[in-house]
Amino acid sequence: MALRKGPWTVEEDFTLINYIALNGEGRWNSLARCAGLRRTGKSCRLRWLNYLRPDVRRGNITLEEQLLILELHSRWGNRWSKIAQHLPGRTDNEIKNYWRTRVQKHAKQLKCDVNSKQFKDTLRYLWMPRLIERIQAAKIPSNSCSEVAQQPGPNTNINELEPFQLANNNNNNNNSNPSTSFETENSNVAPLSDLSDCCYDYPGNQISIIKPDYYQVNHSNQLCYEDFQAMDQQNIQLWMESGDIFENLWNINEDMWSLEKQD
DNA sequence: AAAGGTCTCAACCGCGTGACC
DNA sequence: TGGTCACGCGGTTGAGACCTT
Repeated sequence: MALRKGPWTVEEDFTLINYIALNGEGRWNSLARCAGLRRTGKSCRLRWLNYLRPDVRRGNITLEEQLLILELHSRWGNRWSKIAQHLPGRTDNEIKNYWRTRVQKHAKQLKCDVNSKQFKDTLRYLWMPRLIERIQAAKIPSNSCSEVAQQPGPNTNINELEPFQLANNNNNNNNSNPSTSFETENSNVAPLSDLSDCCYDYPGNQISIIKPDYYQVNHSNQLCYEDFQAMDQQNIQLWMESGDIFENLWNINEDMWSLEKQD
């Protein structure tokens, strides 16, 4: 009997779910045989872990998750499964895809290598503080979200830009119409960093940078999240204590631009 | 409306590791 | 000790959705 490849059908999914519900997971090769699936054990395992498992969290990666991914990747590099262990319900595949499609894309747009110090600095000093700022903003009641989003900065629409866009924006300072010069986020990219989405994801202002709901219920991740929390609060403290956050972002942006010009 | 380009993400592949015989 | 098997990980691919012209 020839093995099947390619996308799974609803019937195959149903068979796999039922079989695992009755017999549990593991021993994937024999599971595939016994369940009557014309798939390799490997394929069954992947389908189950990345898609069918009931605790798989689907949908947009939240701001907190983005921040955590950036932080953990800076520590561990491409250790996707290790990183995934600290994001409940997210799979290594999903995180890997996020990194490749979003983060590496931004590196490409900034014309620097994703492993270069320049790009790592951009992440640490532009992107991550920017995410923290947005997470903080999202903590404000949803009816004042729009006010926060429109808070004036050095650039009138600075709060609508991704960090990499700030760099690009500055890149185009000589452009007679800067407001239209920088690249915009591709609209088919999930609006992960959109402020309004934060409000949507955490209705009633329940969002918390310290302990989002799904971290509170997952005790196995407590240690990790405490690490993150410590990092996070330090960062927030640093940025909040040292003056206007927009001013800081702007200054760093200029530094990054100088670095880029030196290269 | 259609053609071509770009992006996303599910799935595959190859390899390393550990358990067992 | 070497062979085999199962499993898990990270890298890569390709179909289809989406966007642009």
